[in-house]
Amino acid sequence: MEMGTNWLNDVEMRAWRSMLSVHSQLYNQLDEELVKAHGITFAEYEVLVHTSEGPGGSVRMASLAEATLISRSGLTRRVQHLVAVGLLERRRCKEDKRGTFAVLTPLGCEKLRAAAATHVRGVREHMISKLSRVELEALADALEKVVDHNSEPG
Amino acid sequence: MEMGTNWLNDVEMRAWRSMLSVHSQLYNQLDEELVKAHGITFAEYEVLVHTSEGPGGSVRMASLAEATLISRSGLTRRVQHLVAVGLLERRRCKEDKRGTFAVLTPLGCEKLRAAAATHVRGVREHMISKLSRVELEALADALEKVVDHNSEPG
DNA sequence: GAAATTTGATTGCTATTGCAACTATCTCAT
DNA sequence: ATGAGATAGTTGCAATAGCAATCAAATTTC
Repeated sequence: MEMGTNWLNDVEMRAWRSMLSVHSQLYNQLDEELVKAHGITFAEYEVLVHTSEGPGGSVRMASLAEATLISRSGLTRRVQHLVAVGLLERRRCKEDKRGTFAVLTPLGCEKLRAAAATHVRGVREHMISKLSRVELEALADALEKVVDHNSEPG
Repeated sequence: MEMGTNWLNDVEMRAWRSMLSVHSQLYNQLDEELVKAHGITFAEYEVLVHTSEGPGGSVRMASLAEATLISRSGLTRRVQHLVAVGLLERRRCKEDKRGTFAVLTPLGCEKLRAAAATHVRGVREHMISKLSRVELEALADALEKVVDHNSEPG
């Protein structure tokens, strides 16, 4: 259908639409692989990863929400579930009694270790391996530039 | 926390994580702009776009689901909503009586035209404008390569 | 050409998400 | 100190998503 609209040009369109496609493909694929192999979703895996990156395998909820790119309420419930299945613990913060830490349990640590192998293999297989070193660096640089610009205030 | 795990190396990590970040940032930003300016979500906008690209502004449901990267059941309900607000119509397919077309209404056409301006401006502002011509082409090429590899059967 | 299989699409159900509202605690200006 | 406002986190609620089951129509098989 002809719209006479101000569409994106070819390069712009290819960049934007392929971003949506890559994200969708990889997210679904990696999620499926994790669920099949380890019984956790990609979303849950992300929580474990970012928790493990904090000191002592613990992170404040707000920080974790930001790292995992979801809302605070969404994170509350994801953590609730991970606590229920024994992969995380919650710990009150002593310096700020409003605060809560998510803490990796030994079981969570085990699970993360195992899942990371699957995840890393998936990322390499479905994305990294399709690109040359140069292409990968160009991709990382371009994407990071966009992230940085949009992260700054204003 | 030290995990001794087979993590991604620096470039791999930067490429992969920044992809997640860019997608999240842009999706949320563009969605918010469309909702504010035109009262439709980005997901709904995508349906209108891909519908308009079919002959006579009409597309079969299955094809539309694939283009908009969601499940068929998800699409059924999105289209239901867009029909309810008058932006789409449903039309039975005569050659295959199982089939259904989503068809853009005149109102939907208007809405798309208006929303496209907002959307295109957003994509340019939040992504395209942060990159040089060369960077943008490298980004598009790399992402498309990944998409193509993962789209092929096998 | 009837039966079996496949395909197109929708529906029931459940899970996940975010927004807005809420509680609790902290900070700061006066 | 105290009261106003900011911040951390959780909860109610409604919207949206996908899977599995279902129904209808087309296609294949024998």
